[in-house]
Amino acid sequence: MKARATLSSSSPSPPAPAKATAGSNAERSRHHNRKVVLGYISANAPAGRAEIARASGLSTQAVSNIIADLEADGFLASQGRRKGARGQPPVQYAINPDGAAALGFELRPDALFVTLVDIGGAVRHSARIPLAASGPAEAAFEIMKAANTAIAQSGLERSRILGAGVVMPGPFGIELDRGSEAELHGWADTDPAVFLSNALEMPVIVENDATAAAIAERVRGVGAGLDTFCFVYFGTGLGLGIVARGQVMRGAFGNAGEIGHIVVEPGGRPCECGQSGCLEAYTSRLALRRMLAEAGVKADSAAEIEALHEAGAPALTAWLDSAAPPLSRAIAMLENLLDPQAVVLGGALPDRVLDDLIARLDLPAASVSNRPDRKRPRVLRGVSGRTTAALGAAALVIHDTITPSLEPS
Amino acid sequence: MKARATLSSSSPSPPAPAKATAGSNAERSRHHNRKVVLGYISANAPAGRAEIARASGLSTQAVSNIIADLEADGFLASQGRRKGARGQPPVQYAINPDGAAALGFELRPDALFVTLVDIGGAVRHSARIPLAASGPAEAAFEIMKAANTAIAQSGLERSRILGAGVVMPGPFGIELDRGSEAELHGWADTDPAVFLSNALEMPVIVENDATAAAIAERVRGVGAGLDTFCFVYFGTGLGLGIVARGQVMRGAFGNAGEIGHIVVEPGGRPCECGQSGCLEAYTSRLALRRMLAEAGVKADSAAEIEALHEAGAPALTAWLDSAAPPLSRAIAMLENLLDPQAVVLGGALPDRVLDDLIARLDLPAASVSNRPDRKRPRVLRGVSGRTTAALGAAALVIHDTITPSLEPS
DNA sequence: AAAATAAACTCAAATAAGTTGAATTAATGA
DNA sequence: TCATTAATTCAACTTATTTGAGTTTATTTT
Repeated sequence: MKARATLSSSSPSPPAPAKATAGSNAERSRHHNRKVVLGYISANAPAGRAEIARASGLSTQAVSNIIADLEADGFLASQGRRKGARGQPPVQYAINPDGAAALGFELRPDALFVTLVDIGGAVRHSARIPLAASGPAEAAFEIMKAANTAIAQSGLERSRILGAGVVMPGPFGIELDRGSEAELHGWADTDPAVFLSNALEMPVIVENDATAAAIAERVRGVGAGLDTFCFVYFGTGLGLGIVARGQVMRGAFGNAGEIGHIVVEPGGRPCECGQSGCLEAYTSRLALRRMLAEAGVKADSAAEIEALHEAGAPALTAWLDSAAPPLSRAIAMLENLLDPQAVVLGGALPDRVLDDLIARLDLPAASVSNRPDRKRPRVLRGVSGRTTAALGAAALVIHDTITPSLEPS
Repeated sequence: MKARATLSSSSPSPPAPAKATAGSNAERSRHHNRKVVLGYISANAPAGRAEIARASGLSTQAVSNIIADLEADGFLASQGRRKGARGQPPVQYAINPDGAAALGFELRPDALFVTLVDIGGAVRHSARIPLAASGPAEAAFEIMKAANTAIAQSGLERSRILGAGVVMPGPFGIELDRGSEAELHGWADTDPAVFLSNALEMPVIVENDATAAAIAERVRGVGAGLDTFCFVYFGTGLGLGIVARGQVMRGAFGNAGEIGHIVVEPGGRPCECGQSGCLEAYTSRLALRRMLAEAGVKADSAAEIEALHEAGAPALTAWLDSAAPPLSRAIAMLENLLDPQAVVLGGALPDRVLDDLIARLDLPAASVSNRPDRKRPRVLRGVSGRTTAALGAAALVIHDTITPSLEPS
């Protein structure tokens, strides 16, 4: 669901143009190699030219040229020479956080979240803007205003903004009528990426919350060292972001990751989607809210939930107990199907509640994921908190400029 | 789990070499572009130079050079000019089936299956060789003998063999002790890809049965037009091959696709793996065999099962009825998680039994996969039959030479 | 029937990257 | 101090694609 909005009007020839994978040439190789170098330094800073050359298979000369380029563009900063070993000490380079940044937006019916994240992964600006209306015109107006504020406050030049990521409620391209209460109205006939790209005059990537959250963790969180992992996102419902070999998995129609409506308890609790025993009916904020309401407790905001947890409220504990087993099954399933390095939990639940939920998980010992050489836990908690989605939106843009695609060409 | 066996002995430097994505240069661009052109023609034959240039973004001149190359190498054959339109009629090209081929092996404890598939997707040779022993030495000997026979019978020159794919029981790198009855002994300390590559003196790819089957369908079956799909493979247990954007998904440790042991019926039938309600306990040949045995029927071979099905044996019908609901849930889950274009069923069950099983599936209407614009059924039956795995092994090699990786570089 | 148009294709020179191999620089260790 | 090791740079080279002009072959229009 990404779009580098360019309004190319290809001739409408009838015999379906049948796109192929793009061919490569010197210029595209250049882009790729710059990403390779940036990505390596991002993951292994500080690093010297020779080291990068060895890791990438490029000649030291090529790396040298690329680094000179990237340094001139402000993406890299020299860190001096590392001494101690034999031979000429390598000049070490690291990402220059002031070199570039990206905007991230989370658009909801009632509010707009804005973030500005630099290529070092640091959050330079973050704000919440209440919205009266969330149609394309109003949203675009607020987004443009928020972008200007964010850029001004960050002290960065506008030319240093790589682009914007936008998270908005999906799924797109298909009507599911799953009683979605968080829908955006007025966007039916608008391609958000193209529309917002024209408004902001910069590249725009539109993505769902769970995937954005996953990338947020990868760029600046527990996912830093992870190449292949899943992010289970507690939003209104439950979402899943899948990253495999550093690439986002979107599925054939951009709707991959609908983990909320997989059946974990056949014949179990009825779900709004018409099925019974959906994971979302047990393990989601909706389910939590329902259980609290049944117990006569009213709590919706994260702060209220955190307070309940602090106080050891029985209704919350009961929810944790009922949410953990279905989630355990779902995670075991993810491990079996996707063989990830880890599964990350995060989103709009307080960290401590998530930690508590993770502690209650019971994952099968006989699993492809229970490797003897594991270094990190099978399940991790995300560290970006409630702004994960907006952060992730920005992170997506950064990820895009830093992460090369799989193979060379 | 693929390995272009090259015995490079990198210096064992302590500070972990930290591999990066490979950089690109002119030569790698060349490889990539040849794959792009081959892949396009393979999917859209016959095609002309200009058409390929438009689809790939390459200049017509570049395409022209590449096609000249590929034709000289024997990979392409001209199909004459297509008339009827305005302008100079384009010279059409198609894959030349005699240009190259790949060997495929399925190694089991008791037998070795061999196939030779050409780049057109046609099976040129196929055989089953009983094995007395399946250790590395014995297997390598039989594989080399079988390779020679296959190549000789195909009438192709040895230089036209691109490589070999090998399917052997996994999972690798981890001991699961799931009561696997189909294990291979003596391979614990051997890297099969390197070992067999040295023996055969050609590149060798080792893969699991389900993934191989998926690629078989993609290269020469119902998966022809599919880029993102899943293959549920009935082997001894139950396997899953995942293809996303034309790339095989192997997971972080090469063990993705363990669909047999996801829990579809919590608290249900006990499984050898220690869990209860695993999909494999219901929907697999093991489960079928068990149900037949309980009914006093003994049938193991595909022919026997087909006969039972033909006769409408109650025990078989009972199995179908018990296998379909768990499988439906599993497929719905795959659809929700991976949003594939289709899910393909295949492997070591007779086609008619698979068709019958598919007919009994009950998939939720409210699904991201139930798109209004669907052209093909959500679930398809594979067409490669019982030799799928060995075919797929060969297909993997062909897929590798024909399918470029995602983005240019 | 001739001219105009359209499209595919080829030729030759230009270009833009990465590669190669020799030379240079700057540290450690004997 | 001198040999060794390793990073880096310089300048010439290589490779594959692009560019732009020109050619071929068909259809459509006049």
